[in-house]
Amino acid sequence: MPELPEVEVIARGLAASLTGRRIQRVHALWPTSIKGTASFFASVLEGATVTGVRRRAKLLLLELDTARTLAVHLKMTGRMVLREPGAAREKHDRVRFDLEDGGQLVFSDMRRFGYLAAFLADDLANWDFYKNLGPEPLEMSAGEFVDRLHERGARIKSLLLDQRVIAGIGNIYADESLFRAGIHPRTPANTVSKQALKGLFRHLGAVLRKAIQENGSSIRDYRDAGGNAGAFQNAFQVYGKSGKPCVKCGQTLEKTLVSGRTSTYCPGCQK
DNA sequence: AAAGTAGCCTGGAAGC
DNA sequence: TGCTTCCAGGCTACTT
Repeated sequence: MPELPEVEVIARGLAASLTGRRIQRVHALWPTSIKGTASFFASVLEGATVTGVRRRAKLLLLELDTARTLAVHLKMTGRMVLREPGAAREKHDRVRFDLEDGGQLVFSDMRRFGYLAAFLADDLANWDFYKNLGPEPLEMSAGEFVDRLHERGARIKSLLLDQRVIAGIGNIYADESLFRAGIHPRTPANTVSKQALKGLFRHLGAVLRKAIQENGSSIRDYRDAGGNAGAFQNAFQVYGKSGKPCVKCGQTLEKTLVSGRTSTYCPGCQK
């Protein structure tokens, strides 16, 4: 379940290993993993050279020469992996890129929630999903964060998960930052003091930065571009720990549903 | 404006 | 053992 830190780690890895390499041929092994037609996709990408790789929200963006972009959403189980020349096709491979130097870049996705989309020139900026993304939590100010939340009547966790409000946060980092800030996930945002919102912003940034430093979190499927697991899952304080004692007060952690997502929290520390 | 739900998917775990 | 059910969860679409 790659969220901001995991996608960031993957982007950095791919930037190092893929920049300067040229895509020779595209194989749409599972065409529905591609947005739009497979022929358009191939026509945009074949012959393109990777000039850089970056992240926006949970999107992986491979920047190509002559203003082309490959956007990848990994969703739950997607991976972008580099393989040696001649490597055999694996069960969940969905799209394969044969590189001019013989290597392979493969999009693998067991559950097929993820997708790839190719864009020409300004089309990326005009894509509704992209256009509507909120600011990056690691690039915005505390004041901006407070402004975007403090008048909203929705539950604080729903807003953290809403990519139009803030980009890149998923269930793990929402729960972990709310716990660290001592805020119950169901709290309406407009009932949280500005001071407490600032605290949440600080904890959110700290958790995200730490997770990037630890190579992300590996629950089930996440692997970085080199196939390595992350380590931040060892630092979880609430995510997946319902029934266990709170690290701060010892009370038993509970779970509840907030906007359809399982949310783990401490009834003692998060009022 | 906010919340609820179904749908998209597979496989591992838990329950019977 | 073998079956069924549940759960994970980002995002869209639709209804209340």
